[in-house]
Amino acid sequence: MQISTTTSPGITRADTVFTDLRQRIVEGDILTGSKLSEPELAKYYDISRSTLRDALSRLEGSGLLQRKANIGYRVVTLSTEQLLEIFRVRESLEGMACRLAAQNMTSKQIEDLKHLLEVHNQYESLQQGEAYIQEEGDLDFHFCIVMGSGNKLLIRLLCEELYFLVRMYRYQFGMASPRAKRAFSEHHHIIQAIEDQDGELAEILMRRHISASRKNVEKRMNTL
Amino acid sequence: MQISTTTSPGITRADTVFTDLRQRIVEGDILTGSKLSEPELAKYYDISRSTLRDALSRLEGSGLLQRKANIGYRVVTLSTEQLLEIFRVRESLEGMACRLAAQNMTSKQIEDLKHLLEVHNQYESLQQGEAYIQEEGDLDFHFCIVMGSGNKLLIRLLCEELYFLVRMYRYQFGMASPRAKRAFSEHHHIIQAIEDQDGELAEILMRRHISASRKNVEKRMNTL
DNA sequence: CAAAGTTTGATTGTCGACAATAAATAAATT
DNA sequence: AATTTATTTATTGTCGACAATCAAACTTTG
Repeated sequence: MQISTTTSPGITRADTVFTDLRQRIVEGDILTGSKLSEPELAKYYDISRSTLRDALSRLEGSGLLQRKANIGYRVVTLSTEQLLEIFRVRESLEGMACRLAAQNMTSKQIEDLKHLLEVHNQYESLQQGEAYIQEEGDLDFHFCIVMGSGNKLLIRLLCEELYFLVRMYRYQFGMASPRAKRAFSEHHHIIQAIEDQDGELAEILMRRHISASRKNVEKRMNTL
Repeated sequence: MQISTTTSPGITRADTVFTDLRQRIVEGDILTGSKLSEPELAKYYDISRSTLRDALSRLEGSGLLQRKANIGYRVVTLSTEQLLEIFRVRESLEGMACRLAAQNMTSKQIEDLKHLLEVHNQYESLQQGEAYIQEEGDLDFHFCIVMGSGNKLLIRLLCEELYFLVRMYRYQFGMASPRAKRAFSEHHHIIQAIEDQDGELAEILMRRHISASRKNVEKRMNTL
């Protein structure tokens, strides 16, 4: 694969490969648990191993790859237990983010969030089966709220690390959940609490929302 | 500076430099906000730029360095607002960790934790002025509890990222706090709750403990 | 035949050099 | 003289090659 040769300002080859690899890993194009061959990948992107390793090390920092000295990089393996760990951490962090969002979000940000929800609702109404878009839209919603919290650390931990892992799990385990309608309703209530600047309620609703998702996952685990 | 030339198994040169640089950054030997010159550092450690960059990219993943394309790495700058952000995130994550610890810690782990607290208490009794050790010991305490939670994600986020940032702040801003005696007492109560397997109380106490530390920081900020 | 040891092959770790970009200095123009 | 433009210098990005380590195939030995 040829990386775009047009010299974009401030965007390095390693940046491009990093983003592309991240997408391929998240979407399951590169399988979980599989080992990455540096010579092979470098040849694929037509770059040197140096710049490839630059991209790989950043993917490790994002939690998508694991590295062992003298052995190499592997895509992180997804255990159900680790997925539940992520949900529990999200419950804690996003509850906090939602409380902060209720205090800090501007009216314009809230309007954008409402608009996002409306678009997702239309999608869901139109094409009933496409839970795919709904699930991706769910993360968009959470993404906006975390951004609205204004807490840079939360933004880094959630938007730049955990959310990619969550998306990875969804692609891996399939994402057709029966929670679409209910999730939409929950999102609506959360926005209302944010608009009312009721941080306490916003936190509770968000925690409950994520907790319900976790239980939904647990239920489906047991049936397997 | 010469890196140890004895070929340790599974430990690469980049590993050694990574650990050493991390310590130098945390302890303020390399100033916050300062730019890192790759040629200079490579010469200092007597290694090539490639292995140095390997170490630097990992430090970026730890949140200690920031990188801009074509410009280079800088040590992260510490604003008081960001420090407070860390405390708020810790309050959330460590509260959760403490609740899990109350459910999961083995009796041996609890004994070790008690022993740790006893040692710290003796240090404090003996040398009154050495708040230095007390503060480092405080993080040891928190470290043990997070490890005892058994949640690998929490361990990664707290023990491998945030705690190094916290230590960095303490070195930077000085760490002589008047909370030594009170903190010891709070630690004692937290252990008791863990031993009683009272997760709910353990979480509340831990959150209160960290919240008090944060307020202590805020108070000292205002006096500056 | 099984298990230990050896050899071969491939992969990662490390290196130094060149190319592309940014920073600093010098020159030129208004 | 101040600002803009050119030129020079230094730093980062990228490359290919060699050394060290690991994995696998083969041989040897009990």
